[in-house]
Amino acid sequence: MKINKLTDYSIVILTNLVIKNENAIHTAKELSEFSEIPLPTVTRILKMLSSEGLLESHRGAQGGYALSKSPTDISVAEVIEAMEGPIVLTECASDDCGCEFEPSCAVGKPWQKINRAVNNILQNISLSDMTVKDESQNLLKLTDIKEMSL
Amino acid sequence: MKINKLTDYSIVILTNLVIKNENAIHTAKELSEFSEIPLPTVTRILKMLSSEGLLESHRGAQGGYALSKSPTDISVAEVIEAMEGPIVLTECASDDCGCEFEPSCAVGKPWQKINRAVNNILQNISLSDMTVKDESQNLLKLTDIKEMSL
DNA sequence: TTTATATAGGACTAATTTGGTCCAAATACT
DNA sequence: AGTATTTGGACCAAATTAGTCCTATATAAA
Repeated sequence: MKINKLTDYSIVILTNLVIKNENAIHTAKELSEFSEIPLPTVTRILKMLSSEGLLESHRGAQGGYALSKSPTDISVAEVIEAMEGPIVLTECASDDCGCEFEPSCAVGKPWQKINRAVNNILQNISLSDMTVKDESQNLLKLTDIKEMSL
Repeated sequence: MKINKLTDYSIVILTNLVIKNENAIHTAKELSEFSEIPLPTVTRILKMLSSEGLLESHRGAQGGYALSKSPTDISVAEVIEAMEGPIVLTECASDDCGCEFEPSCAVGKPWQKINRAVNNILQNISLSDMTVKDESQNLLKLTDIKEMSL
């Protein structure tokens, strides 16, 4: 019930990138120092985010990584999916489970609903939201989740 | 971003127990056969659920396990917590994170909000809800989650 | 009181996932 | 062209998780 450490790191790194300068190109080294996460690990994460299309990479001198779109348009759900695949709490929670027990499975449908609700939450939080340190600001507004019961 | 396999199994086992007879005592062997999960694994899970207070165990002949309370009063969140501890998506998501970077941490507060929202969902689904196979029934009602934005 | 039944607890192994390292390929600047 | 810089991809190590087994303890019935 936890996201991977690498996924956790990836959100910290991206958030720090936004805080520093959301439009600039940043090197792995720079982001490593800013985030206080070991360089090899940062390197690995940036590669994954890049290959998944969340970051644009620029090789060579003066190169580095930049956001591929505005931080307001990148959801936490997208980052998690880039790092570890679809957000499904159980193996059988995807809509096309395909497991041999599916016909007799007692818990399939409810899990699908739970997953949709969790996805809904994570899709409604953007990288920009993650930079907010003020407790009083409500990130999750009721209006954002009114279709959660679907 | 997945629950453990053992946690997944535990919910299947408990749901099957409810379907079969929510008031009766069931042996590990019986639940293993009904759930099609290997006996040693079922045994291990039942021990955990019992030591966490979700099941009452009865030793000896005619013994077995029974729910410690009504399935309408046992939430999926409780089962997950019994199997794998508090539901926090990241290491630093608990209210008393205590990590050395807390003062400068960019993402602490938002994660706390996300966690509360996810907890809210899982606390509002009971074991009884998990037995529902009919897609048309809405498990998550908007009224149940209106305080989710807290 | 003996026997069959069942859980309690712990140790152990195997498998999977996760985390971290290293070297090769590409790019831009001089 | 040469060189410093930076990403790309393959690889290895560590940690976690899953699954099994064995022995001890408790209970009910014969």
